[in-house]
Amino acid sequence: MEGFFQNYLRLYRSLITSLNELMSIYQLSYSLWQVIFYIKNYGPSTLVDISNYYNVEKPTITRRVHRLEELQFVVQIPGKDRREKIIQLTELGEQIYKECRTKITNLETNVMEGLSKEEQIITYQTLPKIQNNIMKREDSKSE
Amino acid sequence: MEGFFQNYLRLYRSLITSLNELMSIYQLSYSLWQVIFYIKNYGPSTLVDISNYYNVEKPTITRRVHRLEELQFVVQIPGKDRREKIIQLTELGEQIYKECRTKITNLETNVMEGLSKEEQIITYQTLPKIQNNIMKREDSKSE
DNA sequence: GGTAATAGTTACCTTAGATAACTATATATT
DNA sequence: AATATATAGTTATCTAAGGTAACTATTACC
Repeated sequence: MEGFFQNYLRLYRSLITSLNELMSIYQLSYSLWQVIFYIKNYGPSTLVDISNYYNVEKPTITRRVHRLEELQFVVQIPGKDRREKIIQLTELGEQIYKECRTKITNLETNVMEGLSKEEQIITYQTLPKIQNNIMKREDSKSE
Repeated sequence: MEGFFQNYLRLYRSLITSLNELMSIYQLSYSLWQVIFYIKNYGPSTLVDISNYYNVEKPTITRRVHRLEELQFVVQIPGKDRREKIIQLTELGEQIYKECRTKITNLETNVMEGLSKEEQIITYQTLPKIQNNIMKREDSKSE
């Protein structure tokens, strides 16, 4: 699959630009959206959960969460393990999620135009598999 | 295809990290590699060509090219249009391309493990189609 | 009960990219 | 031909996003 990474990376800027534009009215960027998305889909979580999921360092997520707190889209409540803080969506956060979700799903649909259902599904399923393979490689390296 | 962008974006950090690590011995990063890759595959080109291809602003490419000149992987020669500078690979650049190409192709193969040939090909072909759709949207907006 | 590990934070640094304003050349308009 | 407009590329300055290292507080492990 020579050239796959190129095809993947070439898309990046275009996509980020479109997404950021779409969400700018909510003062969100794709990076903040990732946090909201994670919490919505995996339930209230810790910073470390999110950091692992996206393969991003902890301080990066700290910053994203603080920004989301300022915007009042999330709150942090102490976990039973007193080191942990559980991040969860506020009412406002839920609402913003729904609004953004609709817009993003629209964009996703537009962007898939001209692709067969099969192509869409396979691509959708393939990306996480690739992700897993990369994660496995990284794990095996640090052992 | 709700959630497609998430699947796409989640991969990003893992992939960039792996690629940068792989190329660090050549003092390259994925962003410099993109320029080398473009020139190798589309022939000697201008800054604007590259900038359009990756949907990135001109000054960003100016910097990448200057860095590659320092590393002596590319040279710029005046075009017949005297505004243009044609960027092309040096001997050293060609050599580095080959070495990196091998390593990256290896990584690409590893990362595709467990995926059928069909899944690989479809995903490979789908990404540029999505890219086209996004570009079309952006064009139609600015009209 | 003392040592390891884990969750989260802070301060500081790097990378990558954007915008605006500019120069120099080329193209189009009249 | 003279002027206006467009294009290629650069420079300076700013912002977004993320990383590293060092730290605190708490928990888990022997």
